[in-house]
Amino acid sequence: MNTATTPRYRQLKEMIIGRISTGDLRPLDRVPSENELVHSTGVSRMTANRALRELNDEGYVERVAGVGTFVADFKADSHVLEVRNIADEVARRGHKHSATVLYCGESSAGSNAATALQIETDAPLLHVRIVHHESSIPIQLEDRFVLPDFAPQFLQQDFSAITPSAYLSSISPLQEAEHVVRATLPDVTTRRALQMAKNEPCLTVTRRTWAHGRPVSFARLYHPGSRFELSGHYAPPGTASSGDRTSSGVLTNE
Amino acid sequence: MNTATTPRYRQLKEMIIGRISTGDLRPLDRVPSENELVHSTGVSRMTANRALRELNDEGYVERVAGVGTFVADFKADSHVLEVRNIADEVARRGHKHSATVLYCGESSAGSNAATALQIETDAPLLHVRIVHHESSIPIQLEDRFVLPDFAPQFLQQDFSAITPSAYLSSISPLQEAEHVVRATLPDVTTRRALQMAKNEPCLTVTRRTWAHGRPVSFARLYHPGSRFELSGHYAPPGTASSGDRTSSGVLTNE
DNA sequence: TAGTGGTCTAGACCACATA
DNA sequence: ATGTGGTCTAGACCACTAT
Repeated sequence: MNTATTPRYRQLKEMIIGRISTGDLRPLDRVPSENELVHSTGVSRMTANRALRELNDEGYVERVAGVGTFVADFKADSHVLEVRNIADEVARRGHKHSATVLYCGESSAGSNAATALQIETDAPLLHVRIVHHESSIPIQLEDRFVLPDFAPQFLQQDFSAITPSAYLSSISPLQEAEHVVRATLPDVTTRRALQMAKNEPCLTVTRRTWAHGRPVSFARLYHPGSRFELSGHYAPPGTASSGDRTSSGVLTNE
Repeated sequence: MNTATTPRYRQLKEMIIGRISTGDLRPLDRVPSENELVHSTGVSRMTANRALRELNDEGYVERVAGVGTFVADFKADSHVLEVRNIADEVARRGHKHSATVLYCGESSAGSNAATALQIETDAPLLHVRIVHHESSIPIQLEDRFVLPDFAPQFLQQDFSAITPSAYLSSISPLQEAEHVVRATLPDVTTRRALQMAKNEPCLTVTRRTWAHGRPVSFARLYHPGSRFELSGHYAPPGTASSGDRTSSGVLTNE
């Protein structure tokens, strides 16, 4: 009874992912239960169970026995090399995050941004430059470009209260990300913004983020080499050792 | 009929992972089929199927319909932020890898290595220092320590032909890894070994690797900031875009 | 008490590989 | 022809949560 040789549990998964992508189902919304799927689609409960269980394993939904299945909210720390929302990361360490907005306006795409976002050079882009502090110590200069039609309200946000990354996640699920990590020497402007010593290197992360199948944001994140490190931990599922999930974040100190 | 409230499919998975860890099942060896598990353990086929399917999803085994289930060989590019074997990475880019062994002997554990490997300071460790080249250009200085009892034959290897990482993977599955990425200024020795310009920063990766539940190797990998970058790409399962799997590797150039 | 997820069973049909 | 994995069903029992 395959509609198109596509297994039924896959069809169910795609249907639900589709409803999440379009915003029909939003974070924390309730997803149809196994029994509801059984009645509405005619599959057996084991098939509905497999679909929802795999969506859970893949991070799309959260399941709570006795309660129900809900759309996951935090794509945050689940994704690899995905530097967490820096505000959350700082908070997790028990420190206070603050942000200073250096620039917030429109800029025309330079060649790097144009290539990264697959648009023409000189096309208009929303552009912010923000310094993030951890307990008043600068730890990141964020230089971010966003496609205007993806987030028309972007420049109206108060970026001392919500990070650009958090705002972008809130308006649409971000589906894909690409990062490049480099060690560089900062230019004078960057060095001063981060209060770095002369000759101190930067850990630079360049990131592109996709939504609706196209790159929508391009960011350069500069971190003082002496105050910042990126860490990652991998343990195969089922291993019950120290930290048992892949995570990556930002550590300070030293 | 739960032996200990542990679900039966989990017991099956742990049993098979155990046989892989101890070397009873080696890479490319055949794993018991679903029907064999049904007969040998008394579970239903669906339960055996779930155990083997999850082991497949988690990368422990490879399944081929009509043929059988086999222990996976390459933990290589599957693991996140796991910098690939640098020789493979260089080869993948169509370049020639070569390595120069600077040191190969025993050293006593310094405080960093001792802490990382959870042993006493001054305990004996196997120690190598190797410069890796891509088409004769130095791109990595590897400073690696290994527990003697984990790899007694370690120092007898020809590290111009096999990388330490590849050798360690060959003698035991490496189960867990931890990485820290930093931007640093190299000391003079490192700078010269990598033929770096004055004030050129290093992208430094510090890695610990676990096997049999304990850390067995500690490495510092220094890369010239001008010739090296780390990249990562994430796409959720089911997304069919550019590169559809998490991967991370080493890119050179520029 | 009714609904939820978590697990398990004992069958079944299929496409595919090997021999 | 046999064995393999891939999928699916229609039941079942359980622990848990909410009302």
